[in-house]
Order: sequence, then C-alpha cells, then structure tokens
Amino acid sequence: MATIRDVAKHAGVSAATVSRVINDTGYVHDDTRRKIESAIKELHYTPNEVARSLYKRKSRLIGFLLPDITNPFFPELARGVEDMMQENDFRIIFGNSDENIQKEKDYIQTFVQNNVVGVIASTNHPDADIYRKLKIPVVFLDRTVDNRPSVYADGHEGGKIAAHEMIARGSRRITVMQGPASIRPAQDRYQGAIDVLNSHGMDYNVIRTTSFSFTEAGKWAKELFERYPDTDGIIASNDIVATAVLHEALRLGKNVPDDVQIIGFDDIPLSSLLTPALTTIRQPAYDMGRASADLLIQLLENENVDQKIIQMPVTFTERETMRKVGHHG
Amino acid sequence: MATIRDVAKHAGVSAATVSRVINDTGYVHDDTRRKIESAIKELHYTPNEVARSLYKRKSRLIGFLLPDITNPFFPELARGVEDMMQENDFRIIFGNSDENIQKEKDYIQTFVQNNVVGVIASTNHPDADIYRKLKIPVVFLDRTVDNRPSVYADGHEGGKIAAHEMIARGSRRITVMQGPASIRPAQDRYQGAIDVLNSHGMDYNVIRTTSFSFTEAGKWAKELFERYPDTDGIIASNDIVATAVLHEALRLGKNVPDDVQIIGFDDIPLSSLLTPALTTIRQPAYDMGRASADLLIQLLENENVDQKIIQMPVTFTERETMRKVGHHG
DNA sequence: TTGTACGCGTTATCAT
DNA sequence: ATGATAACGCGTACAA
Repeated sequence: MATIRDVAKHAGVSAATVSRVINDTGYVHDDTRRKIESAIKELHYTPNEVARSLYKRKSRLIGFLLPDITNPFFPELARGVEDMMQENDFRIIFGNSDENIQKEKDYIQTFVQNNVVGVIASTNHPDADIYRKLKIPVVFLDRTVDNRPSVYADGHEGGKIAAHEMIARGSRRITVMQGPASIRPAQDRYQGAIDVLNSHGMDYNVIRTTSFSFTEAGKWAKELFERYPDTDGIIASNDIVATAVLHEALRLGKNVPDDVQIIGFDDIPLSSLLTPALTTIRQPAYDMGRASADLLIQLLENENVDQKIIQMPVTFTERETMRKVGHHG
Repeated sequence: MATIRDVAKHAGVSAATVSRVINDTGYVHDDTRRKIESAIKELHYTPNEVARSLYKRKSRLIGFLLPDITNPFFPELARGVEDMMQENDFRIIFGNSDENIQKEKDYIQTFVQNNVVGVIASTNHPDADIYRKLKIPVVFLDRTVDNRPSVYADGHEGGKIAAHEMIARGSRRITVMQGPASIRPAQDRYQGAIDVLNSHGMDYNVIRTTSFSFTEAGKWAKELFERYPDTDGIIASNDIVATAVLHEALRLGKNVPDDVQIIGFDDIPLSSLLTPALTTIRQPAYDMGRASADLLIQLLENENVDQKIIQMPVTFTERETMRKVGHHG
C-alpha cells in the first residue's frame, strides 16, 4: 500500500501538500495539484483510515448492535441503517447481542476501542451504564428510554388497532399473546391490545411467551389451542408467532378466518406469501433503520437536532386472516 | 479515554512495561505487574485498537460482504460468521453489495483502508480483479471460483436430489425454475436438476427468473401457472420462490401435493411453518457461516491449510409439499 | 527486569 | 503556496 509520503516523493512535493489536496484544505497551486493527483492515480493511493482515525481520534465507523439478525424483523432494519450509512460514507461494525447484557458490554467496548463515532443499538437495556457513560452519540432503535435519541414504532397504538379490528370483525373470545416480558415493544403492543379489550368490557385470555424464536413459536401455538380450543380471535405478538399459530390452526382443521381470526405484528416479507395471507400491523422497518441512521448522523454533525425521538406510525395491513368488516357470523 | 501512558504514570513505570503486561510479552516483576494491573482497573484502561492497528499494520477486524441481508438465506449465514468471529475476538465490518460490482469495490477498498485482516465475501464475481489483487486472505462463501478458499453447499447434488424425488414421487410434467443467470449456486441447482431429468428422458419445462426478491417471486409464480397450467411438479430455485409458487397454487384451488408437488431450496426458517409445510433441499447455512469464519481464521494464523475448499452436504428435507414415495396416483 | 527511542501514516501548526 | 515538525497511542529493538 502506498503511503502519503510515497505520493509526495512521486510528485516531488511534501506530504503536507498531498494532505492538502486530499482533504481540500488550504491553498495549493493548480500545477502541483495536478501533479499530485496523477501521482495518486499512478500509485493507486488511498488514505489509511487507521492513521487518520488515530490522529483525529474519530473514525468513519459506527457500531451497530442487534439482538439477532436471524429474527426476520431485523434484516430490514439493518438494511435501512446500512444503506443510509453507506450513502454518507460511514461503515458499520456489526454485532448480535442475543439480548445478553454482557455481550452488549463487550461489543460496546470494542466499538469504542475502534474509535467508532456513534452507535445504533436495539437493546432491552437502554438505561444500562454502558450506554449512559458513552461519550459518543447513541441512537436507540426499536426500543427507547427517557428522552434519549430513539427511533421506534408506536407499539401501543398498534396493539390498540389490532384489538379494535378484532372486535369490529366479530371475535368475542379473544386470546392475546403477550410476548417476552423483557422486550419493551412486545409489552407495548400487549398493553395497547388489552387497553382496548378492557375498555370494551371484553373477556379475553392471555398466553405468555418468552421469546420470538422460530423453534419455540410452534410450542406456544400448540399450547394456545390446548388451553383455549374455542378461541375465535388471536392477537399474536409478532408475525413469526402468528405464522406458527396459523399453521397450527390449519393443522387442527380450523377455518381461518371464519373460525378464528389471526393478526400479527411487524409485516415481515413472508407474511404476504402465506395462505391465507397474514393480516398484520405493519412496522416500517426499513424506514426505521434509515431514520435511525439519519438521526445519528445529525447528532454527529452536532446540529441542534430538534427531533431526537422519532415515533413511526404503524399501519393496519388487511389481508386474509381476518374477515371483512360486517361480514362476520 | 486513558492511554497507556496514563497507566504508566499511575503505576510509576514506563509505558513499555505496561505494554509488556498487557500483551504478556517479556519479563516483568510480579510486584510491578500487580501495580500496573490495579492501575489499569482504576483508570478503566483498554488499549486503543486503532493505535495498535496502525503500528502492526493489522487489526482485529474482518470485512464481510453479502448480496442482501434481506434475503432470508443470508441472516443464518451471517450469524454463523459473526458467532465464530466473536468467539475468536474478531469484529466484523459489514456491507450489502446488491450484487453490484461497483459497490463491492467500494466496500473492499474501505475494508482495506481500515486494515481488515481478511474478508469473507458472497459474490458473483469472485474472479474480479479486486479479489485477485487483495493481499489479505479472502474466503468465498456460498460461491466459489478456481481453487480459492471457499465454503459452499453442493448445489448440483441438491438439484439432482430434487429432480430424483420429483420423479420417484410421480410427477411427470415437471417445471424447473432456473433462477438468476448471474448467480452461480442457482445455476448449479438448475443444472443438477435437468441432468437427472434428461438422463431419465423426461420432458420438462423451464421458467427463467431474474432475482430472488420477495416482490417479484409472486410474478413468476403467476407466469408459471399461466404458461404451464397442468404442470404437476415444480422445482423452485429457492424457498422464497417456492413459497410464492405454493401461495399461487393454493390460490388457484390446486391441491398440494396431490395436484402439484413443490420443492424448494435452502430451508429458510419459515419453510416449516407454511401450510402445507415446504419440502425442500436444506443448506446448512449457519454451519456454512461458521465454517467460512473458521477457514479464514486458519488462513490468518498459518498459510498451510490443508482443506481450503469446503463443500457442505445438502439434505432432502421431507415435509408436506411432496407426496410419500409410492403413494402417488 | 525495566526504560528510551523510534516508527506506524496522517493531519495541523507554524514557519518560510 | 509549500515544507518541516510534532502529535495521535501503541509495540518493539536496544540499551541499561
């Protein structure tokens, strides 16, 4: 790899002058500029980001922490973050935390050791010391705390809509799947749903689940129909669980949506390809990713960011696992 | 952030001695070691990786390039890579290439600028100059070329199995979906399938597709049944397409697998949750990711790696979109 | 066993 | 308009 000194020698100038043309700082004669530029090309010189980072005490790297990229909600988020960062010449150091606080700590530490200028984190512990003590901007994605910079969808509203539609389309023995207690968005959805259910004086059942994993989703679906075999409406904690519930319902010979209505949350890409296609509350995952990256960049540029907390709207996405309004038995 | 000199001052020694205890290199008296260790703790000192990287001309970072993390096959792969790297104290700089050679170039360049010690790439252009000229080890994941280090599944064999099972279970008017011409694994599967079909003297139809995206999968599914309404067996290029085909078949009132058998490729997590559950050729994605990371680490540690090309086995995963052997009409 | 001095590649400051 | 030089934080010869 050629260094700035090699270029300087090649062009018959000093390293300082080369630095000036690279960074477009200070004066430099057109002729020398041209000489330097051609030297750069000849030697295929590109600046060593590590040396830059050392001197400036900041890099073009940002840290990005996700619970588990294997959960289909997150790739969309990640893609949004990555695209936006890429467009702004930032690179991403990426890690999965498995919601494990120790892993988070380790990652954050190495992020700092690598001079990242900011981090985007989707964590259950946004109020942990690691984050509070960080001297670089942090944007919390999909989860939030106090009034620290965050981007997340309106889960509470989503839960309300889900319950509302369930009732409007005729379900009367509704089961709500609560989702992991440690995951804030899951609880928001749940709370929104039961708020509406309660305010309508409806009776309902609750199934508690402890993860969003594919492997366990089937288990809860089975449990659900064993405990509440005559439930006629299910508000699932996300699309994975909803998919498992749909699968189990069909396996039991139930007609969806005539016997049971099902609604999910997230709108992951496969939801529309299910049969019947899954009705769900959509989160704009990709846009959330982009928005979080955008917010972080603003924070970096230190503009007085007016909007540090961005709550994205959630939309009822009507497909085939719920009946038409007014068309229920 | 405390520096090594701060620690030295605090412990009343020189920076060199501190460096010795950190890296466990050279002699250091137990007493001074203890003093230094406590100084490190008090100051919460962690070494600056950037300075290290600059001095040693190598980091603990590796570059990881994927076509699109949004394609559900890749998160598993990514998770495998990340887990293995994490266990070995490497961090990952991640990018999506969209199969776009220019984007790949840009990423590889910035990887190099950041002193990554190696890269793992899933690319359609493993023979491109950028990779040939790289002076650090590269492992090609899911795709391969010449005899450069790679980890990939046996797509050709997978295609053969798929065709074989289709025939064994009674399909006679088979349609093969070819998948994007630019994607090597897609062509391997296709080739494997038609090899078997041809050797059995079977007639078959081909549908060409140009991407693996969710949005377009439905389009090809429709096209398929319009052009070949009486096909009774479909070998899809991957599980996404297979899911779309299944969706369309059911929409048209066909019985799967009695009227049409369908087989996918990959075994993405949702495949088993479809109804009927998708029969498919499984690639061990997570293990492939791990294996590629392991291979890269070996390459990093010593040049003489015996097994530079790892072909992983593919397995027929029987579920519900194909009939039982011998039970066909 | 420990310290000194230098270099990794870059940028900013201060001369010229 | 350009160059010399110091500094960013660390690790390694080499000296002591």
